[in-house]
Amino acid sequence: MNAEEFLKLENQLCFAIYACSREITRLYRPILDDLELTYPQFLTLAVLWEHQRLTVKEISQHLQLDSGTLTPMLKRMEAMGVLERKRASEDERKVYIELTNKGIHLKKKAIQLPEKCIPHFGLSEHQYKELLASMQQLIENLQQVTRLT
Amino acid sequence: MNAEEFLKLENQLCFAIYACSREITRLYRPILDDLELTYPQFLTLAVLWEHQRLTVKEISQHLQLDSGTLTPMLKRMEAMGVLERKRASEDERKVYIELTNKGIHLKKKAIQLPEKCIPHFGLSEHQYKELLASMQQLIENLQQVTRLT
DNA sequence: TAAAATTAGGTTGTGCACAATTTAATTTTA
DNA sequence: TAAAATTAAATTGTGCACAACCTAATTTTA
Repeated sequence: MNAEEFLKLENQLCFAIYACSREITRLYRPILDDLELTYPQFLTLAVLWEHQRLTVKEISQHLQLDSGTLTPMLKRMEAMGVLERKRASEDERKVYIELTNKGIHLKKKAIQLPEKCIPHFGLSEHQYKELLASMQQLIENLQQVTRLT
Repeated sequence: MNAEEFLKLENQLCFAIYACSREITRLYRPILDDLELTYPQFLTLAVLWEHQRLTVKEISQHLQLDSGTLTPMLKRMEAMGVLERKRASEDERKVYIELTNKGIHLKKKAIQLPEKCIPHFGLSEHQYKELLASMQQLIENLQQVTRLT
């Protein structure tokens, strides 16, 4: 396949990934609406369900989002009462993010998200894991290029 | 894998796809900057390089973007001089989008995008096609759920 | 240890992405 | 054929996503 062919939409892996990402979000939306969360907010909670307390920087590393995206989103989530932002006393530059009880308990409801949605992917568990591994490998390959300091 | 496991970020195919999409855009950005295009603008041109003249609705179907996204973007692209918006005379509701010479000629430069970037994916042509097919199949499966009128 | 460099988070501005609504044109149907 | 329904595009408003820049705290190093 030559470069000209790669310009066609149907041959662009990048477009398929971009379109797929939005399509999954569309599938998730009714349940996210029920949780009163956006998808990036859900991801933020997912990180915090695993790690309890993280700095903004650490969340930024997990989600690959910068402070320009995170700061306003975390403020909105604080206003919603799902988490708290606490300036670290040992290093005044850092801000710790901690879940409130409301944020912790959202996990129970959030379990519906994978439960109800993943079956619609139409993939066997094996196919799911294969595809997940391929995507993670691709991310790693890309980061080697984009993250060269 | 149970629903609880699926909530972990590392097991979420959706997160991998979302992160990968942004990572590829990051890889493309230096070349897109050179073309003075954003990624969605590049996609719009890619559709028009294949189809010459399309209505907003048709572009919307190719890219799965609604008029709320397309209308302002197409206006910006018109202001940049890469395309023209023409109200159809046979049906005044429709707006045709046509490339200008500038828009047509951008294709030559744009060939660098796949040429320079796809090698960084670190995939063989076979792997590229496999992954592309998997993503397209997944999109189709998802659309059967999200597009039920 | 004072100046320089680095780091963490915040701010500002632009451009999607999408829901909800509006407007005007066209098609359907009673 | 007039009213109702549908369609195409535009508009409004919210929330990311990210570049560029700023501020203050901490670390490095001369």
